[in-house]
Amino acid sequence: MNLFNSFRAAIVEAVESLVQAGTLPAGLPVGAISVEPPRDASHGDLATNVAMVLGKPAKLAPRAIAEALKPLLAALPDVTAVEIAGPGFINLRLTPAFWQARLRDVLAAGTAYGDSKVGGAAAVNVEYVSANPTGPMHVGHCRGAVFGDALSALLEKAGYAVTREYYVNDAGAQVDVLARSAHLRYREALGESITIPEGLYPGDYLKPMGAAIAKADGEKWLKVPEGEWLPAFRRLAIDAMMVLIREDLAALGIVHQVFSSEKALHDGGAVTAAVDDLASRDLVYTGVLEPPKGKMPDDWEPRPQLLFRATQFGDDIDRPLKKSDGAWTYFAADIAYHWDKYRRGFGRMINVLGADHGGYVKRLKAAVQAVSNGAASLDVKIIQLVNLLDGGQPVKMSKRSGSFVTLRDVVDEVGKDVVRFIMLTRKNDAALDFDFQKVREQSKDNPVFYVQYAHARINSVMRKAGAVAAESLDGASVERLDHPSELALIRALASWPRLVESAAEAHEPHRIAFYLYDVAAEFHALWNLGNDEPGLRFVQDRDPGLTRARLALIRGVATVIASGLQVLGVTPVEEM
RNA sequence: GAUCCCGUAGCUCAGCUGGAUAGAGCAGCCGCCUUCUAAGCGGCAGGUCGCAGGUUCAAAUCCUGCCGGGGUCGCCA
Repeated sequence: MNLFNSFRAAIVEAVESLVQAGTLPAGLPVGAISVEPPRDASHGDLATNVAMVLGKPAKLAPRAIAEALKPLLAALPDVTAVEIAGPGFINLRLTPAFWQARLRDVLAAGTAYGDSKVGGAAAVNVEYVSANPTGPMHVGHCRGAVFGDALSALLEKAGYAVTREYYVNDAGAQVDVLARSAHLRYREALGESITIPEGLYPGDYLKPMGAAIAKADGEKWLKVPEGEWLPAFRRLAIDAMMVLIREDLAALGIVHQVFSSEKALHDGGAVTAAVDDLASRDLVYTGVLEPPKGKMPDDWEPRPQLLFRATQFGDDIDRPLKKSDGAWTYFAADIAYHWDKYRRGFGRMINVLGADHGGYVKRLKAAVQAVSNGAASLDVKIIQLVNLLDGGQPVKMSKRSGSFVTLRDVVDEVGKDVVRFIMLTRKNDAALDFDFQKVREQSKDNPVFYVQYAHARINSVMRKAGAVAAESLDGASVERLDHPSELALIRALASWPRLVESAAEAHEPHRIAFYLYDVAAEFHALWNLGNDEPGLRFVQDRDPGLTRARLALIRGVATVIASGLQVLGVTPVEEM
């Protein structure tokens, strides 16, 4: 439990004892009581809204409640002062010893500091990337990949049992396009000169695949009709693409535990089973849809078709399950996919999707509601676009010619750590600028380097301190860390567990990047105090005890930074 | 037309699921290297939180309606 929640529990207890004493009426709602760090540090260490929240239900003035609580809160361990402020805030001040003890917590836990049990080991499925296996990954996929991976790590840190999953769209027309494109490259590898017709994939990445098949199978697929080679090329091409994609992901440090196949859902009867299941609960019917609004498709004609009652679950229209040729729609397979996830034991699902899937969210949520009878939850995180820039100028990409900026290009250019960190410096639903020039810069403009620099600087001090740092810091006299800036830094470290919990609950890994930046800034500030006042430098040659205490402090900073970077999947650097 | 996202300092963005006097970084101005890494730090200046209502003890935050910018709309995947 984070320290704010511990105090919250103590405050709720105090309220209950006032109820016992008859000062407050029984049956008060305590759910809205919060304990937070005050925005303004001069207000103290903790602030609670308890008196204001209870004012109305208790039919008492907030300040009167606050006055009644004051002696009880003042008697709590570690509390040095209780102040009532503004409309009824209660501000608590804590002893330096309390904060110094938190530093010991950090050192004792190491990078496990911040690990939480709020998740209760609940199973969460995070589906991310799920790029169509028709080519290498490009930068557009990158942000979602990093986001999903960091979110997974964050949820794990918060105590959830996370499964990282990739949904492979290996069914449908695009796979035929891929297979035909691959066959063309195969013919090319056997000496034919080819032209790539409109509608097939022109990218060079298919050349090695064609060559490999030519080498393995010779002219086996050259003279037979398409009906014979197509199934084989479908499988070969998908497999090869998935190898490529896994390599791309590995370059970013991303490994999925589960790859689910759309085709397998069809072949294994899951689609039929899922739709039957819905039909048995009257969630499927045959009806006629209104024509789509906006731009009217040329070939629209109203006709009866199999529909899912998505409107019962908040969607705008009911959604088709079968195409005119009798095949299942993509959405039907998606229903089956989530039906399958639920049956695999996932009561919590998170889908990380690209910006172009915004219109898909309602029907997905409807599907999850339907297949789980309302028991499962789905959160869909839409990842907005990344604008690739170089010195403020847009980087040109042409998807048609097959020459787009690949994920691998970017990782090779600036490195995995930079890509990952930058991708998390904006919340997922806002667009993000990725400027190569800025990202290569080693300055404060570049948040990655700023945070890394703090970590490296700490290591530099440790090296400088030599023998003192070599000894264990466990027994350091942390009570000597009594400067306001030192205590402020400890407070920042001590808020890490709370941040982990709130970021995990909100599914917002970007908060970690911002937090680390703040911690780094606070450390750099303390460092510079030592420039003006030599007595505040970490290493004090004439006072090994004080040196050890301060080294303990900055080791704590390095530990929390490392702990946060670990969640983001970024390697802390020791030296710069 | 429907739907989703965005609108906060000149620029790029945070704002801890409703709290107190709205915060950073760039850019501008003024300072700090005989120093544990100046790859850094301190200070000044900069705001009708798009607009208008509503809910609340309390709204940048929640609700409604507008105004701007962007995405999406299909029997595609």
